[in-house]
Parts: sequence; structure tokens; C-alpha cells
Amino acid sequence: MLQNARVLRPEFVPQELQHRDHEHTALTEALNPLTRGERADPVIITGPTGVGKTHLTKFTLERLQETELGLETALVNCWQNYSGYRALFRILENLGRTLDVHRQSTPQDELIERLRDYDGTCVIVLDEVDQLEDKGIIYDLRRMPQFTIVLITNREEDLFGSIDDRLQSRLHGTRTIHFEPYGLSELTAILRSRADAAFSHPDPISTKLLEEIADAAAGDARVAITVLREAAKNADRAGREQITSADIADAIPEGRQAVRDQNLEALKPTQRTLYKIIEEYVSEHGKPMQPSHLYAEYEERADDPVGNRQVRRHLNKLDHYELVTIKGSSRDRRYGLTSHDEH
DNA sequence: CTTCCACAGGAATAACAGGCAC
DNA sequence: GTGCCTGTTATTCCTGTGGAAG
Repeated sequence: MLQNARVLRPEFVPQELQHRDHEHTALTEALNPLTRGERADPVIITGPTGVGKTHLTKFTLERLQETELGLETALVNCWQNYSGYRALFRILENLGRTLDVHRQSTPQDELIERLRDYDGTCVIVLDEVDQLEDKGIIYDLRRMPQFTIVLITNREEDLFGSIDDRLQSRLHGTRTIHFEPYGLSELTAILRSRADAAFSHPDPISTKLLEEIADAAAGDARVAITVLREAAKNADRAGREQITSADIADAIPEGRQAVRDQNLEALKPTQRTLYKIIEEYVSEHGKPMQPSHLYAEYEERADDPVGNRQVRRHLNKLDHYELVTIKGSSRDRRYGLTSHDEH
């Protein structure tokens, strides 16, 4: 049944982006000075997960590069590259200006120097920029005229809440492009075209069933496509040529889980252990966890446990990733799970 | 009200890993 | 190889906070 499974994978970027014409136009317009060889003002892109922020940015830049031959781009995911150093390193890597060899032993200042010496024209995209620890590098990049900056974040407050005033004033008044979640019919249409590309004929899924998926995904295309993929696998395993409503019902939790697992993959072992402990505790007791219990449980489970100061640092990190919630500032501290609203 | 103490998080510092020069 | 950079992770020591018990 699956003829082209590639198009259902999360990293797949379709040739045409649907239902984002307005945003595409806005971004293209904002970047328009580049077609005159000038640097464009920074752009901030906001909106919840799975609404096509990253895809649209990639797509728009690729189109732009078709006409602007000298234009280079560097897209950095700050989730994976959260230190200023790593982000800068990735940018240089994208530009092919990687230090003579791979990695380290070069101070951050020198990475900045190398970027300053760069003499082309480049659009730097900082994806998930709220995860970037050292926001100061945005300021440094902003001062280099070769670079046009695009910042992608879920909520603008998350970004402005953690940057200092001089950067804030530098970014103030920049254009913001906001993405709304997909509507039911939009998401259904997206699923339709992905399904058409992915499956062999005869078509194994009706549009009505796609609508069920779209409804369950609540505007998040990544969840929707993952659910579709899992449902197809379910049907395939059962040796059927048609996807049924039951396949979809089974695939909804699986799909959500798969999306969440993708996030957990990026965690360090200590962080994953801590997350699992909290997850188990909360699902068993239905209430957030007390620090002493958490520390004790962690020390029991980890084969080489880390000190509790460091545990606290990791917990803050998990909070920053919005996987864990922290309440209370002292003895009232409790660690809970971020509710991924079940809709 | 005061005292206690579990807990947070800042600062300094060390241990480690990779790259580079010798 | 040895030493010397670097960023990163962890430890140690410390002060401050706020709920709870006396």
C-alpha cells in the first residue's frame, strides 16, 4: 500500500506549500531588499508547533535562491544547538567556512571574527530561537551588515522575555509574521495531497477518514501526518489494503507518542531519566512530584548519579523545553508534567 | 512571633574531551 | 607523546526563601 513512504516522514518538505500564501508573500516581501543586493531587516516568525514555520522559511529561501544566485543561507536549530558557541559554529558550517578542521579549541570570539570577515550575503535563520541560551549572539550578528536575520519561535514573549534591552531595542519594530494553526479543511487538504503522493492506487483512505485525523491533530500538521503514517502501518501489518477508522483510533495516541519521542531523543541521558521518573510518578499519583522523592528515585535509578545541584540544572532545562513544569520557589517546589492538552 | 530546614540557584572551581602546537 | 587552548558538564560551597513546627 505504501508506495512512497518518504512523503510521510517529518523532515519531508513538499514542493508546494498549501494554505500559507499570505505568510509566503509576507516573508518574501520582507526579504525583498535582498533582490536589490541590500540587507533586509530582521524578521520574527511566530506560531505554535506544526504550522509550517520552518517549512515555509526553507521553502521561501529556496525560491529566493533561485533568482539570487549569490545568496547563501544558514538554518540553525537552537533546540539542538542551544549554546551560543554551537549556534555560531553551525552557521559557519553552513557557510562552508568551517574552521580548518572539525570542532573546538577555537574561542567563541574567534567564531564571531570569522563571521565578521565573511564577505558574501547570507540569511541566517535561528529556528526555535527561544531555546538559545546566549541571546547576545543575535546582537552580534545584527551588527554585521552581511547578514539578514530570521528568528523563529513559538511565542514572541518567550523571545523578548529573555533578551536584554539593547537587543530588544534593536529588534523592536521588526516585522513579525504570525502563523495561525491550520483549520480543519486546510489540514484535511494537506493530508489528502500527502496521501495521494504516498499511497498506491486504489486509494486506501477516504477523505472523511482524513478529516478524523485532522480533527484529532488540532491544527498541528506534524501530528496529523504522523498519525496518518501510523494508521497506514497498522493497516499494513494487518494485511489490509484499506485504512479503517479503527486504525486511525489506534494511531492517534501512537502518533502523539511518536511526536513526543522525537523531542525526548534530543535529551541527555540524565534528563531523560528525570523526565521518565516524573512521568511515571505523575501518571501513577496524579499529582506533581516532591523534590526529595525525585532526588531519591533518581539516585536509585541512575547507574552513575549526578549531584543534586546538577539535577536541578537539568530540571530547569526540562522546564525550558516545556516538558516539565516547575511550581513553587522553595519548600513548596513541585515538579510536574506539561499538559499536552488532550483535546 | 521565632526557629528550623528542605529547597533553590549563584559563583568559583575542577574534571573532562577534543584540537592544536611542539 | 606533553602541554595548552577551548567549551561543556559536574562538584563544592554558599546565601536566600518560604512553609511549617514550636
